Amino acid sequence: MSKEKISNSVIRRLPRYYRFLDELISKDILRISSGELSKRMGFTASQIRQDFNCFGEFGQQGYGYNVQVLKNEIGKILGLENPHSAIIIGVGNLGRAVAQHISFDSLGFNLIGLFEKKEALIGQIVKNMPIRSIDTIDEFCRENHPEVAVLCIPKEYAEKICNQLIKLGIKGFWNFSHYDIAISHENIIVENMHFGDSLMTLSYKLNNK
Amino acid sequence: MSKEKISNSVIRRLPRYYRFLDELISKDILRISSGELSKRMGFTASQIRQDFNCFGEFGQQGYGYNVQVLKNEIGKILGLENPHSAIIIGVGNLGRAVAQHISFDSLGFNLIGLFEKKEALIGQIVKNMPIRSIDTIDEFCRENHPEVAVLCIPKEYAEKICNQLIKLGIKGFWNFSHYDIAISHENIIVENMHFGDSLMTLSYKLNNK
DNA sequence: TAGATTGTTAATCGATTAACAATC
DNA sequence: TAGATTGTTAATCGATTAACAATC
Repeated sequence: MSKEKISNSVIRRLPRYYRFLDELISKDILRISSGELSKRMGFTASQIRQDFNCFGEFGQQGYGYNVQVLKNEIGKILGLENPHSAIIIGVGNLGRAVAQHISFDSLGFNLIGLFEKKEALIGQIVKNMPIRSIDTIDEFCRENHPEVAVLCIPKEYAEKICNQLIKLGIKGFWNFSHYDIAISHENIIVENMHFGDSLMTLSYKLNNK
Repeated sequence: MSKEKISNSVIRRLPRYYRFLDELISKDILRISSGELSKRMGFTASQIRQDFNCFGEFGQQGYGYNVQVLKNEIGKILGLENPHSAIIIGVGNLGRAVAQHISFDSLGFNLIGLFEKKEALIGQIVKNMPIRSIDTIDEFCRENHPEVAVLCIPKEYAEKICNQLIKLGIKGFWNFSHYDIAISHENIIVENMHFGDSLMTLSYKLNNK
């Protein structure tokens, strides 16, 4: 968008920079060089400079980078200050933990609804919001136009709900289910959180140090 | 290990193959070609064959791959059948959801303990196990030698606990905290589940379709 | 056998690293 | 000014894709 197509590898590093710069700020560090960042973050200085220069010139020769400025710039690149509205589908253990544990606000999102199938949970208050019946999702979407759905439901329900949500105008998914959305829907944006994949990877690494 | 050093990109794809093959089995599909896998999974056929051939020759010319055999082989590569013992540190919303939601057994792990600081939670039963006081961790580790710790605690506690656990013989971390373990400890294996990073990435993608 | 599909080598593409002139 | 460090180009490295002979 900004200039050329930004590679996926770069994009994946942006949140780490952002997080790290935030830490530096809390330690009252005002400036940092790519060399110092390299030492502390484990990327090469070259790579760090390349990454930043995809988006503009944020540094100053002989000085380095102003931490606050750099953090703000990366925040802007990530789009954190124009938040997207999100709803959670499935408020079991996982959905509830996500709702309560994640600070959507500071990560570029605005959590506006919780939906659940199980009767017993409907009406409960989580994060100052009532858990709504999944049966009311059509109406809710038509009124509130959420952009993103956080999928915290088992795989067997995921496909159907996905299709329904896409018809209702959902543009992106934060996918905790084991259903692979991306393959069936080209234009929809999906970010997967596959716990199982991560755990299997850990298993592999433990066996092959 | 097997032959050469396997690249990280390959390793990351292994769980997806494993998961997908498992689905095929549940659909009673007995054989599949790399071409067909390609269509369904979105990798190229070439890449799929390259990936498998890092570990051996699992296919048969003119036939393709036997789904069950292939799944078993990948399971073996991932090390799923010699499970590693794991403990969860922090049984708040997130730790509890992980304990209840993840089937450690089928992913190469054996969950043997839950630890928590907050008095009120200690003694509660989750997944047929009592939540133990974090103060008893030394004793527990000396007796049971867990290999892996699942870190479900806030960043501010993570560093201290990490160092303690490493001294107690923990070899790997499944890290849900925002503390970056890898940098400070060279020989320890870390698999990160950074929710925030993932969500920021989603934000970026939504803004830059 | 003929057709299909693998295993594997070679070609291409992209990402990372190195180097250095520009400049604060 | 001298030293430091960026921005950027060129070199290297690695991963993906294409091609095809081997073979079931």
